[in-house]
Amino acid sequence: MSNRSQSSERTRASAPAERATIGLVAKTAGVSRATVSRVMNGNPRVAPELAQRVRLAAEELGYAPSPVARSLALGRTGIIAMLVPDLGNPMFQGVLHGLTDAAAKENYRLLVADSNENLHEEPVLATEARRRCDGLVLCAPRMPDEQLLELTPQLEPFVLINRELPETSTPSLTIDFAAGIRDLVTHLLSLGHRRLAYLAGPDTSASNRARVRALHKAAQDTFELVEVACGATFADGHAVADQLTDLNVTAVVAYNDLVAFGTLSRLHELGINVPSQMSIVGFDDIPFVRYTTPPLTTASVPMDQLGPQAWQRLWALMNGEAPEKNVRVRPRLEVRGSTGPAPR
Amino acid sequence: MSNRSQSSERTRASAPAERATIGLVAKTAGVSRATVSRVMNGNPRVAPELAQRVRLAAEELGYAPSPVARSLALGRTGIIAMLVPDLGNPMFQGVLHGLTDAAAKENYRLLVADSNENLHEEPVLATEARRRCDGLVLCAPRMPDEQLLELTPQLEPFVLINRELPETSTPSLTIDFAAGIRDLVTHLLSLGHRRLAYLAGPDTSASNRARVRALHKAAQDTFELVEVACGATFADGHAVADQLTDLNVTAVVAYNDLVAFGTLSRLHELGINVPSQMSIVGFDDIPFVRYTTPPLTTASVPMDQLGPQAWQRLWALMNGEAPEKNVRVRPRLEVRGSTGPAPR
DNA sequence: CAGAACTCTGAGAGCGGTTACTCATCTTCT
DNA sequence: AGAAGATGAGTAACCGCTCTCAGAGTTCTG
Repeated sequence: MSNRSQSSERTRASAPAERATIGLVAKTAGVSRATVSRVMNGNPRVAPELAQRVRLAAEELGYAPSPVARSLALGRTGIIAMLVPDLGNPMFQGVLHGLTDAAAKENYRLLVADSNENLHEEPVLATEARRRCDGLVLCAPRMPDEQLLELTPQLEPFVLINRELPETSTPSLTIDFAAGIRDLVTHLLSLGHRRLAYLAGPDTSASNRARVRALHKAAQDTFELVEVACGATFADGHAVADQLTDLNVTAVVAYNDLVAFGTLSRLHELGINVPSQMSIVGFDDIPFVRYTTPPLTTASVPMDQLGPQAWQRLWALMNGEAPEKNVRVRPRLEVRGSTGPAPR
Repeated sequence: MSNRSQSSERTRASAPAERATIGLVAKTAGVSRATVSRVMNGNPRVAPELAQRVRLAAEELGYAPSPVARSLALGRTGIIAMLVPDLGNPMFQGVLHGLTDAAAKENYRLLVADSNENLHEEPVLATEARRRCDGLVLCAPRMPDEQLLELTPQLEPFVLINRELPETSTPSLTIDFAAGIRDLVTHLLSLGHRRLAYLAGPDTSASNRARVRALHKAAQDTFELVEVACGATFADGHAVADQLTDLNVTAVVAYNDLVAFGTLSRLHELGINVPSQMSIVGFDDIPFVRYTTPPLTTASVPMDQLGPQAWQRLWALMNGEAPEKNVRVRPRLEVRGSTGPAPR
């Protein structure tokens, strides 16, 4: 009653077809709701003749069970969600894709929520998304540990991507940034570079900190390191390139591929040849950097592994099993055309 | 009862915290469930002292209302969904972003479903997504008209992006591909090009057909047109470029920016200079094509307008009002470095 | 042929909320 | 002081579906 009035008011002009409910189908077919439910769920212990009648009625009324009601009754939704900080970053597409496919095999669907890098909204968004489904894959590299820790009970079961949460058993899939950086640096050193610039990402970002740490460690009297504040986007990389000319460096390590690409573009505009005058490396190996001019040398993160891995763990959690242990994927050095011997 | 057994079985080992329900909060606070509900919804007609007690109990139990139950009772979810064929295409990011923001103003959240170009799954995915929320923004350029028409009753209220559906009143936001193509062609003609190749997109795609039509119409004894089957991705564009050398064309119109970018890359590898030996244009103006080498001349689609427009219409539909009339946004010619005078 | 063992189907109790109604209790006005 | 009006909280129905349980009808057994 309560809702009837509201819903009919709400749908005064729209909602051409008041949706059929299980009750209506039952009445139409002359059976009980239980039977309709059984038929709709493929329960085989229904007399074929009855089942047929129900199917007919359902068809005729255009009936389809309400997922919301179903979720409430079942206590599960058949959905998992993934929260990403920025859909614009192609990095996530690989994960999303893998996750969608892996989940699909178990008849789960994936919904994506994008926090648009809105730090403030992230906790709310995560909690809300989580409660509407059965599990969450969370990628929130900027959220402070304490906050995440506090949220943990509301988010479970969930899996972290790209960060770890100390003191908890939350499964997490991380990337070995340090190893990636080491490989890149080793590569550059072997080409004779001795003074490098690092185009730093957002300093709230855990992954940026990891890179910085690895760089400083590698630098240790092997080479000189100049850190330049930059950001995480094309535009950031593009804008920062002008500063590079004064730094007297021969190679640039960018926070990620997006930045590297922006920088590459600007260097080209400035008439600085890559790689003969300046080498540049990115990180991630997002899909199109193999097509840049020149193609970008980068640390290739096997994104396609992350999706299935995340699903496997989430699935375990949702079934009350112990998830496999955390993995830290190791990027593979992908040498392309943007790096070359240091100019004399 | 029914579920209790199932749910406790399911969560045997996980689910550390059985979620508090409204009933538990009510008992703890010594009030009725109705009162708890009122407090949680900020109903002011509750005695402050009682309200406080309820809030305390809720806090203590870590209670948060179940969105699923709430949705069922209210008959609305506070969510809209958008279905995209391929999240990997940056085209959609603009729409998504605008939609998220517009919806947020009315306290609605956006969830994204990605069909991964899986034509087969699309109808199911769309229907399912739709039924879990209050409205849908659908971008399914490849779905046949008949199928979409058939789905219409189940999807309402919804808004179409990038296509129209004849014979219905479904609001749709489209892009004037013909105008975009005309502008691009005019630009190329003014540079002296007389023999163009078109790198065709998927031929199931409505937008590809629109482009082809516009091209043929423009061609009319003004220039020669060679149509080459290609696709919609970087890789497609990259792969097709080798064929171009034999075609004796001086300019290339790509299905979209992704293809153009792939082609550009391959041409560079082949040592064919753009634009002095070959001009190339894309379509969409996705974020990074201004950073390619050379930057891509393209038809810039104002994606940021689509999100808010879509929301406005969806909102109207959801409230039983008549949505504003359809709009067809007109791309703006964005001349950059990838086009130049036709070589002699 | 009675009773056991099955099969089907329907009744009804949830799932976790919301809200129309009802009923005290407290004001306020005549 | 007594009646009408407010106000605040509780009761119970309902959202649409699932599932246990029990009863009716069948088929087997001995």
